[in-house]
Amino acid sequence: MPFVKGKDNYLIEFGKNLRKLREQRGLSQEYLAIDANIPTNQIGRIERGEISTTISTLLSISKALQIDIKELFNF
Amino acid sequence: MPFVKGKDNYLIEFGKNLRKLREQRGLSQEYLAIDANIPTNQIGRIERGEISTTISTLLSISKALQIDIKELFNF
DNA sequence: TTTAATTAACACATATATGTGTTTATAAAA
DNA sequence: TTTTATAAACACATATATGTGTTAATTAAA
Repeated sequence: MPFVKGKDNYLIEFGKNLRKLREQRGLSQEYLAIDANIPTNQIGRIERGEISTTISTLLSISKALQIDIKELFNF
Repeated sequence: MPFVKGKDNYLIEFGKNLRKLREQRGLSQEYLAIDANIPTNQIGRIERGEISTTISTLLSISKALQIDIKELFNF
């Protein structure tokens, strides 16, 4: 089953949740990206549901947000 | 920070947890793989912590195990 | 021990995520 | 309006995950 950009609803919802968590903390994509030590536009791609990111990236983001990685899937 | 095979403790622990969940259900890697519609050796690579798999793969696996994706991070 | 089932460990091509950079769009503030 | 901050939308090279296949090692069963 080929990956079709922008068609995976789960990734869309996941991205919305990440955005919500980030905005709740008043952080810009850039700030979070720096904190998580990943590129800024990577945060955008994830939040828009464009990519299916990896466990390692999720771990970096959750650490920067100071939450358990499970919270990223709590939606 | 480059990915170094077999060095990421989180991935090792994640893999152990997946293996535990799979074995608790009496499923072989092959059976789970077929159910999740992914290659058999992919399950092995994840369980050994060799790769940092993606959200999409995690979702397929959790559906096959009939658990919430959060459970995969419950360790 | 012998067989069967399961898992590990390879190789290799392909798809996708990552990383870096630039440009455009949007929105808020001055 | 003009500036500033933020996010989106590109392009492109590189790294890594995925998918397919084969063979070796391990484990369980007969």
